Amino acid sequence: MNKKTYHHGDLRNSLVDTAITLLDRDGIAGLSLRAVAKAAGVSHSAPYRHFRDKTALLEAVAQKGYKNLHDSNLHAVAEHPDDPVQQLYHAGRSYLFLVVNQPEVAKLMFSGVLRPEDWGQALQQTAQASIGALMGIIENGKNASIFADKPIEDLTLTALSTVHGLSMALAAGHFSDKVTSEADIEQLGMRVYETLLSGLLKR
Amino acid sequence: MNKKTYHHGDLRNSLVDTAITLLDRDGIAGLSLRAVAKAAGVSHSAPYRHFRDKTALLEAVAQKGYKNLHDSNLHAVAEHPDDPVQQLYHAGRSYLFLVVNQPEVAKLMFSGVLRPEDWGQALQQTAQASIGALMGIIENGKNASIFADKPIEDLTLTALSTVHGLSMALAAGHFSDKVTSEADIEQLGMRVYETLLSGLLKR
DNA sequence: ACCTGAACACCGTTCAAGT
DNA sequence: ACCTGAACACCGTTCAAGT
Repeated sequence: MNKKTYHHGDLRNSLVDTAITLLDRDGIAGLSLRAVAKAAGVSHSAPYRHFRDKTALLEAVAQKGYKNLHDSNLHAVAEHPDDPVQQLYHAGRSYLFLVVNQPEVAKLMFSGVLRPEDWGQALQQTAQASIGALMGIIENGKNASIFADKPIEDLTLTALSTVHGLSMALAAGHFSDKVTSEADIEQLGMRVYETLLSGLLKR
Repeated sequence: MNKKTYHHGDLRNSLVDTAITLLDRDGIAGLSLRAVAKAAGVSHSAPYRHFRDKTALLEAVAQKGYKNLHDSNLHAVAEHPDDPVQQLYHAGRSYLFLVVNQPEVAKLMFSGVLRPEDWGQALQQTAQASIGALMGIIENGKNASIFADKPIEDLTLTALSTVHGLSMALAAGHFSDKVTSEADIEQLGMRVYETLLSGLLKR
């Protein structure tokens, strides 16, 4: 909480939080480990007591993001019991806003700057859990005969790709001309979700 | 072609090509301008005669990627006249394989490491053109009464998000457990495309 | 156990100087 | 007009030394 904590006790967490702040201000390209250390009030070599290298710190940031995402997914399910369509919408909505609110963290999580095959076990598990939650939602929908009669994998992959693609495109700033406010994003999300549900082809 | 060309004449293009090679070998994080210069056979300050800074070189790489993408889109349309469903499939397929074959270039194009609001005019135009081609395909489909009776923007955005999301997730290595061969990717693309066309909900 | 400061090899960028 | 090489301020990482 206060400066005393930084110098003994919780430097690890402090470094992660500082990294997130600097990341969302300067972007992934502008983030240096030395700057994080300085902002956290320690020497440039102090972080090496807590993280193997710069990548390990970035992985810790990504993991925090995945944990938030997973919590949101669980929340979406709990808030709308027995309504897979609403569950999926709110899970997607959380995803969208997480990505839009912390685009640099999102890039770290999804853009492969950190290569998934090199991820530590903790990160891999947390990431897998959030995908698992989405799959659970769709499974519910299939069991309730709401979703199409296709392999769960196909439905999940398509839903995931759409949400992911829309979010990343927004986070990367590709629609910054069309979208500015949070209300815009909400609207965009709803329209895309509806199109995803009913399909591109005439019904 | 040969070393003589490097030292006078076409250093600019040579640097772009060298950058692409090193990029796909070392990743965006491992690429240094000095290494590109060295690999191209010039001093580390020579690139500055042709590019304002490192970002400008990376933009040139991204632009080449967008041009390839746009060419693929045009090709997809030309090869399947009067068949928007096939046009869209092949456009998506090209997108998918471009991203999978040159994942690092793709990240440069789409992941927002270069922020679109800072892009030079040439890059912005080339990028816009490839989206325009996709929109044209869907417009064709609407006119032919094949696609759903929704705003073109909704259909385009949904299709684009799905293709983009699937491609980026693959490029980032998020499905490297499920997918290995090119045939796998082709299959995956077909299944997702079919789900996108018909929607998640029962018909 | 945790942190510091010097050191090393690297980087992006600039600029006087060479051809 | 195009390229070089020294120079500067920065970076990630290591390691002996301090508390």
